[in-house]
Amino acid sequence: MADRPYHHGNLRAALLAEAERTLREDGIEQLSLRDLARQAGVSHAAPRRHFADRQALLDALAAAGFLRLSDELRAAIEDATANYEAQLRAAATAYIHFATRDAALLELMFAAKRGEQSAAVRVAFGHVFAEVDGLVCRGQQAGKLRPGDPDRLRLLLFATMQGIASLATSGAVDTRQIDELIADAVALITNSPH
Amino acid sequence: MADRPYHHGNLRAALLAEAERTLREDGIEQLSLRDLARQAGVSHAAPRRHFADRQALLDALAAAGFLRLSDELRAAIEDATANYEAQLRAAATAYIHFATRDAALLELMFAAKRGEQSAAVRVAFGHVFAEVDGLVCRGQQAGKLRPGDPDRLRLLLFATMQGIASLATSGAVDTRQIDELIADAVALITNSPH
DNA sequence: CAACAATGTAGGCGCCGACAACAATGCTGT
DNA sequence: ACAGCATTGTTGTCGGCGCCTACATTGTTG
Repeated sequence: MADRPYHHGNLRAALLAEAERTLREDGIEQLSLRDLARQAGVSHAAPRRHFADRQALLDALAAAGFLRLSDELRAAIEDATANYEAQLRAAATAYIHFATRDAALLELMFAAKRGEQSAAVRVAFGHVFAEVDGLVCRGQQAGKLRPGDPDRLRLLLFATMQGIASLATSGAVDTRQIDELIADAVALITNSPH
Repeated sequence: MADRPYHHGNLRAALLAEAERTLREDGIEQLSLRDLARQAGVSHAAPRRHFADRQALLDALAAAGFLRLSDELRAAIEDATANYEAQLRAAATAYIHFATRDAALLELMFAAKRGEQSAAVRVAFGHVFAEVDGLVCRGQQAGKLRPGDPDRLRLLLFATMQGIASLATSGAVDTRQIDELIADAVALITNSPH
């Protein structure tokens, strides 16, 4: 048997990584602190040193998820250089890709944002917010989006992305329809009445 | 002590009603079969005669939720007689109202639709689908919605409503902003000047 | 190097979902 | 009327979980 040292050395990160995998593969209902402890080879109470309770672990997962989502959004936007509409489509595609790959995590992220959110979740969400906000503001400045209150436009864009993600996740639509949906939504938002 | 009869008489309905209340007031994590049994004044194993497992109860809640949602949508559409855009706004408002009042239930409903959905859930969802489908088709026939594949338009409408609901639920926006969002979304979809 | 902080272990409590064995009640055919 | 059966309760049990306390080991710092 592997003669483990008394101290794991990186238990917190190991728990988070394993939790994210379990969340993706088996869903949130299969996620238990005791099981994570077993898989990390520590006792059932060890996780408590790093997460006050189960919700604290979920909050940490949500915060990490928002950070990763903002990274993927930024990368997608930077890679799409053709034109503004392509950027918008790339961002939406990246969002939906995240949502379909980590459906349970996304659900958790928005659940964590509901009420009494931890500071880490709030900060991490701010990064995602900034990406979408920048996208909308650049679109308005370039004249690709209709002018008006950027707050309202940003909310509308956010809602549309989130809605498409929800439909994709619920299995109501297949992959091809998702791409159509994204294209339709982007066309609708950019083709404003002149 | 209340000398209860051996048979409750309407346990299944009582459990569902109490479950819906608990879901609304305390969230899904507080929902336990044993607690429902206690509140109904029966033994901890009695619910098992009506729901094979916890998931079966959740499925039944989801099915009932879809039925109620379709009723509320139909009522809202029927009451809005001014014009088509008013109908659309009324339907969206009814949807968001349902979502904010029963956030946990709506989440549950879409979770239940994910994978291996029970027959009851599928049928109940069909009623909601029919309402939205009728709304879109009538809009196209009246020339209020742009022509094209009604499937795609319906999906777009559904996604937008679901997205707004998600934002409303997550507490990211307040009530006034929600109304603005609905108005913006409806205006965008009907392509009407504002 | 002694005190202390950080991190892990062992055990226990109450709750939960699921299951099995048994009991009371309602229903149906004769 | 009533015997037999299906329905719907009850009690008891099992393993798992989150959370808590007391204790053990290790790293750090004055």
